[in-house]
Amino acid sequence: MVARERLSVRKLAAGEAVFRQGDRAAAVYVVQSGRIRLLRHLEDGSSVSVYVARPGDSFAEASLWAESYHCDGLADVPSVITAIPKSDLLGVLEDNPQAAMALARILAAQVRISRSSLELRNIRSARERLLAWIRLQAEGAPPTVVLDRPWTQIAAELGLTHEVIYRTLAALQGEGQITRTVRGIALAGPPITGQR
Amino acid sequence: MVARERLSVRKLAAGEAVFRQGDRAAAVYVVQSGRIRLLRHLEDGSSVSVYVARPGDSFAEASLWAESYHCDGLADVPSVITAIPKSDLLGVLEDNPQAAMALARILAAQVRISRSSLELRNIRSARERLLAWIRLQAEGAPPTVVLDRPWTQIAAELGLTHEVIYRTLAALQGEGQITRTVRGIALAGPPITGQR
DNA sequence: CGAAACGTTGACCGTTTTCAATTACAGTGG
DNA sequence: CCACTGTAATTGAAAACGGTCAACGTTTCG
Repeated sequence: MVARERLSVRKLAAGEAVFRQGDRAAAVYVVQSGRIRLLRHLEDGSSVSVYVARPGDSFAEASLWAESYHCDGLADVPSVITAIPKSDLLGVLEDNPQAAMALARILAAQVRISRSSLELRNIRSARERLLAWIRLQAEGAPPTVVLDRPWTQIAAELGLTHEVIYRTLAALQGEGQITRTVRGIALAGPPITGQR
Repeated sequence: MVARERLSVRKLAAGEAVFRQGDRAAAVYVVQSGRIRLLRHLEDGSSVSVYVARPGDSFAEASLWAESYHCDGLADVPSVITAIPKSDLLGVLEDNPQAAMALARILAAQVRISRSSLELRNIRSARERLLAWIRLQAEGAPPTVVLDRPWTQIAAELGLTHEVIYRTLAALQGEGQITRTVRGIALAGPPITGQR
């Protein structure tokens, strides 16, 4: 592992930059709190948001292999991040095949997660999308989801407005598809019929 | 490296499958020529295009740690690919940190691609979404996109119907935001003014 | 040469977004 | 312990936008 004392913590005000497109790539970051937006600038002056890192997300991993950052990293809101110096991380990876493999594995998992979010987004109907999300999150019998953050946030992740979420939730409950509890929901839908 | 004789080459006709969702994961692939599209199927019969591998790109790396493929691999056009047996590759990665690093690098790139698709999907408006996509793809001055596949396919990747794409394209052109050429588009509009 | 797939455009319909208003809370400082 | 403030949860009504269906010209490719 990278020694604890090599990590540094940075606090950013809303609108402050972690780094700018073109800066020498020096570290990989992890968001502790707040929100960091990666922005790519075009020759004509316009810009596109390329990724939004939320608490727990890492960002600028690609800088490990790049000379300089290829986008801006801006704090949308007041944020706290941890910086892992690039050279330290590279050092560990180079003489520890286990570590490199572990990293590859983590990245592969991220690819899968990210792709499955994409899959969810491809479901047009709000109703089906929400249902699919619940099914993905649900665990146990009966399948239950424990909510650890406000619906309002989940709505955004699903690419829907919170209003639709509430409405849909109400509808699903009305149909008896789900049951809502204090901080969770349980699937009550028709079990998958017999064998074959 | 994996011994040359362990690699096998496969030629695929347009539309042919490299593997199907659920098949036992046996190899990682590299595209020599053509184009391979990874497609994930949903229960309702619809599907999402999850990644497009072009010459030089590898695909199905995640299968290294998975029992079976979680999506279809289809040749869009006649293609030639090399298959690297999973076990051989794992062997190399375990005692060659360089190789493991290289893999991590590739995966990091894929994470970036996937995240950026997700970011695109977060844009509600068809108009803004398409514009953002164009900006992402565009290169040079003036920023230009060269199309290598039908709009109909791009539409699906953007999560829009082709009709909307055509309409929006027409609208954007009418406003002078873009200029359409034979197999490409150029950004011509005034840049979006402010930051944030 | 003919069948598919692609490109394009119009009209209409339905779902989601938007805007708005209200209630329920959780945290905060007096 | 209680107003005070901001976020979350809800629900309604109307507008907007994208989906769907349809029809037709064009290009591609076997």
